Amino acid sequence: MPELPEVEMFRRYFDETCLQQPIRDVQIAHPKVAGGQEKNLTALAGDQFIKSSRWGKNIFVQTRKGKSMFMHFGMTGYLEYYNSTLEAPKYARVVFAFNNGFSLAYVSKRMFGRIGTVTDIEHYVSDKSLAEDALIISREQFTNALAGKKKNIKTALLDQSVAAGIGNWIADEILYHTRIHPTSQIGNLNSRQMDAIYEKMREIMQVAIEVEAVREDLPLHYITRYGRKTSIACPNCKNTIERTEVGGRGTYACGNCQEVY
DNA sequence: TCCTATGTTGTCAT
DNA sequence: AATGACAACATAGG
Repeated sequence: MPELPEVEMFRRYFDETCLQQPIRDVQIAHPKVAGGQEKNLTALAGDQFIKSSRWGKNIFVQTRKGKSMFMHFGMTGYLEYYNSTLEAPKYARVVFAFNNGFSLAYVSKRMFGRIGTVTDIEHYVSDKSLAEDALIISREQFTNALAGKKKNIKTALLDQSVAAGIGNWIADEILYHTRIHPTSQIGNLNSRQMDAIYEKMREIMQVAIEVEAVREDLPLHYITRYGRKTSIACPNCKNTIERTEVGGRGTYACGNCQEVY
């Protein structure tokens, strides 16, 4: 599910609920999401989360004892803070119980997400070949990473080593607003178009965060706003938004407004 | 029943 | 070294 804006919401939610709370207990309901790190997670009992950060779709949390936890959410992950006397939410895979009587569930329905600890964030980031976060990366870093690639622009935008945090919906949204068809080859785009992609990427991320990543609250001219279950009209020309497959991902674009380069 | 899904990773072939 | 096609992961909803 989550792309950068939604993960940023998870991070803020985590900060509001879990920081500074002594951890009483850590339960692993399903070891799969811990990727062999069950002991590292249960060892967080007695510690406290003190500071969080985000890099692309990943959240990192420092603890008082100097540990670092990471969380990635896959397609169906989120966090839920709840009263410990209540039942854990469905698909809760790891549960942190705090001394204050509340618990945080790391929920992952399809178990594509991963949670664990890292010795240092830099190592994790280089291990995953993550580029700078999409809201931090400079125009030069971004366009340099794109330039020279021989793929279509949509596939490249989804590549986390180009900019960390762009997901399937935002890639489509960026290309929709720059009027570039997702199948366009990078080599056919000029520098003005590359700059436009960079600016739109930042703008869309910021707007999505402003509306707290609530899809229906996006501006009327955003195609992501309308979801993907029914046929939608292009907010610009009213033609039907086409659905195709690009790089193995469902892709939405306006064949009239977006040109193939 | 069949298809799809806001993600990532590994394999195999080019 | 890059790129692409595709499967795998696990579950629900249309």
